[in-house]
Amino acid sequence: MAITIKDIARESGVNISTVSRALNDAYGVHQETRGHVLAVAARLNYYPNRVARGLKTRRSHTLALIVSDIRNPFFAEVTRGAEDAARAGGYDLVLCNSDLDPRKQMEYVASLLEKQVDGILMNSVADLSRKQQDQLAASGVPIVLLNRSTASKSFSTVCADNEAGGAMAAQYLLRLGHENIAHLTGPRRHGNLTDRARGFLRFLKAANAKQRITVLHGENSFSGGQTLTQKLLRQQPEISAIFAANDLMAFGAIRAMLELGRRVPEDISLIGFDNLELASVVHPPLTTIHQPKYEMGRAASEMLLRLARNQSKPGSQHLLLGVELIERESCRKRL
Amino acid sequence: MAITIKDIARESGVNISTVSRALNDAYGVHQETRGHVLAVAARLNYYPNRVARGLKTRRSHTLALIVSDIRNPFFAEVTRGAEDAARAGGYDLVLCNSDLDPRKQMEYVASLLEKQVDGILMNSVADLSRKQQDQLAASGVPIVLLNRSTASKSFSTVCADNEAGGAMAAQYLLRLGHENIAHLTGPRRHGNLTDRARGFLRFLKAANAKQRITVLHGENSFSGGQTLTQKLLRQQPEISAIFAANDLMAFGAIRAMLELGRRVPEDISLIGFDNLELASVVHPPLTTIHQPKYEMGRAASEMLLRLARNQSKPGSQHLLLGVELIERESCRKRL
DNA sequence: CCCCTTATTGCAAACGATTCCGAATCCTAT
DNA sequence: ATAGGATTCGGAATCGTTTGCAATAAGGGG
Repeated sequence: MAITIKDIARESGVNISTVSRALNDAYGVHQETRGHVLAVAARLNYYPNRVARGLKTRRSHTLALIVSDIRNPFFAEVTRGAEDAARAGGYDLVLCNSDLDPRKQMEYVASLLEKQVDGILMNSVADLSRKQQDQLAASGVPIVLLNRSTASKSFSTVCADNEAGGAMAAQYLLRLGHENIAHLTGPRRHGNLTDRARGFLRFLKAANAKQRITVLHGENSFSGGQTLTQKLLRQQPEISAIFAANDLMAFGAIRAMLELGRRVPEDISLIGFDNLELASVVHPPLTTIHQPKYEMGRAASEMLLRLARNQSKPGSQHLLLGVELIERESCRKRL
Repeated sequence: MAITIKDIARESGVNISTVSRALNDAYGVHQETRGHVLAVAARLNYYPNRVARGLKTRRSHTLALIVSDIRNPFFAEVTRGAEDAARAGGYDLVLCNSDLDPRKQMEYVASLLEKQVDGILMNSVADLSRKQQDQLAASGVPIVLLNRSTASKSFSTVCADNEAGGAMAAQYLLRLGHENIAHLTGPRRHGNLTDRARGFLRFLKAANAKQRITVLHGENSFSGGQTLTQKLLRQQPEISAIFAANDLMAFGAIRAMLELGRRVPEDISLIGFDNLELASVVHPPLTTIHQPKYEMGRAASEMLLRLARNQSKPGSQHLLLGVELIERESCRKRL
């Protein structure tokens, strides 16, 4: 049986309320008795029961993070940032893997609400029905959406500036003199990838040059990048630069080009998006747009903490994080 | 203010104890009143407060997992397995990143104990002093060590059969006719890597062939594998096969050989350990020993759940999971 | 028709903390 | 010395559940 403040009270000859005050060093307890209580607590090897405390104070000091799958290195990075920030604020982080399944996601949320979590971080949420969204908003827990740009009225968000990143990629490729450029991207409904494409194409159009631009949609994965590249090079062997909507697709593109005997960057320049850790170890090291993944997690946690502590004005907040071009060896000046 | 059983009791005209029994469908409540209570609960959109429940029942229904860093894909995989199993058993999983720092680790444990977690999963624990170990064991929470073979009396463990895996690698390389073999491994104190080396060398010795064997110790990382390989090929250019103690080191070895103009597998065969997801996308696809990472996480969670529920006989349990040779394209018969 | 068993319910005490409120004590200024 | 304010402390309620025990109602056998 664990030691409680009642034991400390008995042992040190004061009331439990005094013990509580001493332990929390609240106002209204004499220095001397405080010292005595603390000493007794230490001697008895006391540690507080936070669930009892939570019942009374109505704060569990835990946050939750829902990702689709922690095995995705992108989410792992974000998660680490979120955990670090939560921990620094004295909060625990419970991890949930939703597999993008809306039903699973709502089950998680329900379970988390019962556990009285103080806030929920949701990365790559599955599409929720209007009703589910209202239900979430009505539940009262603060929620921040990660990696969602669509500014919602009821939820706060933190997201990387995908559009600016797309523009950066365009600018870079243009600067290298490329004119026959392809963009490999994912399904049309994918918000972030759409933003990247928009920034990319918009910049190209604004530059008003006479490039030929091809956009291919497919799976946003390694094998998706691989198949799209095969298709692309069959249709347009003369392509000179490729912008892949994320690094995984870029890796698939490298593989496809390797198999087709096209060299990167000698024959074709390639630029990715995300800057996964692998991007620097793959061959050739991949030039890419860096997303501040760790920082996104951290910023989201910090925002959620402020919300949970009622330290920020009510209403939803939105944070857009800058991205950055990482120049490595997969791009080259067009001859 | 959330709905409580008190509200339900008032609304349905029965005592809160009856409500509680109805909700938990415990023995001793009439079908009719149970139905009525449930209906009222549903109408009021009631959900139970698990922290109050936990205070009374002394179970929080949460498990914790301490890893050194979730960004390591190996841990991500294990974590996913652990979370799935915990969730299936009705438990939450709180994630902790210890960075292998013993102090941080103990802080986590202390915090988790205060939160009344029902059990702790520790992956790759930092070395703890005797005193810390005793303290942990004395705390009363069930603990299972992941990826630790050293059978401890006070802690349960689940681990892959590293020694058998090492032997498999040896057998495979021997079968391919290699006689000049190197083993790249990590620091000597690393238990799992040592087990792999032992299995490897023991099998080689037992086969009683006249191979030349070189063992090199270094960092167990990408760059560690890279530097060790450079060193190795400078000293012994005639080497024909390499066993890297893990896939990351193998990736480093590939890079080094690429830079030195040695081809894999034409000039040198290479086999890794772990079977990371990347192993199949790297070039050439890496032959390696598969560790059941997801299953390790799952098995550990399940073991911990049994422990937490007092469903298993007291005392520590130990589980050794089998490994498996995954043949891809980085090894070849010696000419 | 009564007694005994069984099913159903209510009462109240926990679980381990926080916190409001009032009582007791102390200090200081008049 | 005394009033009066500030400190310091104890008492007790409370957070939302679970659960042992007593009470009541119902049913059944003799």
